Amino acid sequence: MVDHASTERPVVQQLLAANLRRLRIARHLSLSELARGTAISKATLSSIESGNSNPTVETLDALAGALRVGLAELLEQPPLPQVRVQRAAQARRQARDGTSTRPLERFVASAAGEAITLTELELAAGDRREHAPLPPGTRLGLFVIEGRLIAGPDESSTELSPGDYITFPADTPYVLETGRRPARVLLAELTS
Amino acid sequence: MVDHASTERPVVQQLLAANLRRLRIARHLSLSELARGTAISKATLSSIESGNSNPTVETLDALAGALRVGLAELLEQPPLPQVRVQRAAQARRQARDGTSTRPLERFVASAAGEAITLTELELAAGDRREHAPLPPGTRLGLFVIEGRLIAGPDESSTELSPGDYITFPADTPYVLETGRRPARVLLAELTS
DNA sequence: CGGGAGCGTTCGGTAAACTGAACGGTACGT
DNA sequence: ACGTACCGTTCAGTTTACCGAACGCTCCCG
Repeated sequence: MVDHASTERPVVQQLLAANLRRLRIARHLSLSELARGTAISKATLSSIESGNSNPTVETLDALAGALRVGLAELLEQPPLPQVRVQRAAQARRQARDGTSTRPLERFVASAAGEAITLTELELAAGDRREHAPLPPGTRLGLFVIEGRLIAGPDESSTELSPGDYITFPADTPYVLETGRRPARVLLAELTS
Repeated sequence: MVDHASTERPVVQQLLAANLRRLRIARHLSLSELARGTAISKATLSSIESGNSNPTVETLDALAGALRVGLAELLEQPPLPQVRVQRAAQARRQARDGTSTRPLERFVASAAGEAITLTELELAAGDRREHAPLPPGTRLGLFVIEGRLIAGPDESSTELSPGDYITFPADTPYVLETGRRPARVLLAELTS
């Protein structure tokens, strides 16, 4: 037997539960606040988020409205964040005048309030940090200079070695974790 | 007062009702057949289609599964069918060797079972025909040679004069209607 | 002209979605 | 330490979504 407690809830409810929690957290809303904003009781919301309820269209619609998303965002599998890894071994280096340059990412900063921020981070050994989501549209780029490191969106985090570069959307929770040794990384924050 | 019978049903339910009916009809399913295929009672389906019910996610999911669509197709406003009209007055004609050619539509018939069929139709005067949906992906093109004519998807039908050309998706119900005089049209059926 | 088969709608009864209130747990200011 | 304020969960009661069965209807075949 797998579980004796509940009677095996359908997939769509699990999906809804995960989506709801994710969207709510991303908006810094407590379950109680959301309840107030939607005229849905805390009890119902709690039940839905735990995957133990089978809400009606009306409830779903109220939720989608309060979270400012379409109904599809609540009910369908969110597309996996596009993660692209460029390994150090496969890097194209350009040596010139005694210096070696390596192109990583180019962002065209056109009309609107787009911005690029570069920061060098020194991370202590054995450190794991869950980071809160950044504003929608924000991406992060990480270049590992020294040490090892696990980084990426919560479910898609990847182990990185010196020279590796990873970029991922940072408007969902993400993690930065070091191993036995400290790490130095170059961090690029790309605000759209 | 607006209506004394029922207590003003929410928009999303009306939308669902319309979508469900449209999708069911397009698949040539009776309400009873759909009930059999989904393990949902006729009563419930009837209630939903009339906009008087507030179904649960589980019910919606079963429906979407049986109709082979995503949940979004059930719950969200369907995009208006893309209708493009090229008026006779604005037509680009190519005269050559005494004959005038006018490019209307070019379909690349590549790999799969794509096909193009051209038919000349003679329509009697004062004739209105509701046509059943053709297989999914099928489009129709109509070139009016002589007479006037109202044609297009049910909600987007347009009045056409000689020389006008219209093309629209024909996997939803569409109409062909003539006025006081008979009409000659060139019909192109584009099966994807 | 029956009558049988299909349709979509209407009607009580039951299971369950939703509610409001109470609960235990954590964080913070006095 | 204690009270306060908030969090998310749990529980009994009410509302209602869903079901099965009956209904009226149209169509078609004997």
